[in-house]
Amino acid sequence: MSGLRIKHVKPAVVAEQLARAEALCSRAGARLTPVRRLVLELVISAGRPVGAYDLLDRIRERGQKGAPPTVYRALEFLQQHGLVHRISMANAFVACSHPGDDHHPLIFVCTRCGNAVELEEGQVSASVEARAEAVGFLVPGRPIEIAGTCRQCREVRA
Amino acid sequence: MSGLRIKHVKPAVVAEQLARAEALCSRAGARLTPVRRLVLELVISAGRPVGAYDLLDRIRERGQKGAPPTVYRALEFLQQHGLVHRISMANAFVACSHPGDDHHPLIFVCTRCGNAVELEEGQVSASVEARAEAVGFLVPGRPIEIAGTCRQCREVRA
DNA sequence: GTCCAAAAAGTTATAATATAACATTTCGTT
DNA sequence: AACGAAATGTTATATTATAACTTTTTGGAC
Repeated sequence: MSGLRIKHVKPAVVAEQLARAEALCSRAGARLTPVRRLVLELVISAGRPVGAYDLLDRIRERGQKGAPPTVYRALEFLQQHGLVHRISMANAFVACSHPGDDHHPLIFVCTRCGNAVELEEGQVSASVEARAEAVGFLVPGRPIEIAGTCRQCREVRA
Repeated sequence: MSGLRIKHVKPAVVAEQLARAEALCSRAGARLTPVRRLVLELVISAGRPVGAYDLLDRIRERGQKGAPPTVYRALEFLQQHGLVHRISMANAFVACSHPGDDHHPLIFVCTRCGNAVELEEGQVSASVEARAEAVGFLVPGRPIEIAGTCRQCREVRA
């Protein structure tokens, strides 16, 4: 899970997303503390799903202390506040692209390069919920992960 | 991940599913060797998602030798032949309920009890594929995992 | 301001999941 | 029987995640 190509996310974009996160947390009465903010910044900057231990490395590169619980706790907080999604298929975490919206995200994950694209979604969730009901399940608005291959990876192989 | 309530799957049902698996493998020219068959039997018997190390324990309970690779290799084979699904959300494996059908399964996973229900599906997959195409993704017919709560767990809490 | 309780973060250790790498055995074919 | 390929055995280790406990920080009561 090392050696990720970092998609260079522009500092201005990162700053904007962080500001948005600050606002959301503030409104929710949640504390976006320095560690949490740092982890969020790193996830946003990555521009793609990153593993917890990659984040830990980056924290240390910045001269900050850190241990696994540091990262996992921050990630848990960020997930609870809808700022980060966990992609269980990849044991990785990615910044939510529509934080604050009460949404039903669909996350396409490329099984070759690991990149992910998040889509705000209604149609799929609606039919999923209908099917769920039929078997007695109640589904919260959690992100749905879809494995696939992105165009770029398909073209490279072709 | 220990202390699972084993859903008592009837021996006759297990035998039937194993026979079906034999037939499928035979037709595909794949070898359902003793280890693979044993692992499949254990997964089927569990009647619910089980972890690799749980399977390993059960193998040993039967007096067979085994190490993690034994189980993971068998599971990989079984997945490739559509006999078992991996539920990444739970780091667990479950027997496919419609093996052989070229299908697009939807797997509802209860986040409280860990049970799962698999649904043969067309509607959802179709809309997922449409959305995928829009962002350049090509999705194979892989199972889609949906987190939720089953009726029983909801009633217990209520 | 100071004291307190609660929340967060630090710290150490370890659990749980998964794979790498290489040796050995088994299987089907010749 | 002899060979090569596939499968399995074996040992070690990588990777991901959490438990348990201590210390620090924070926000509010007084």
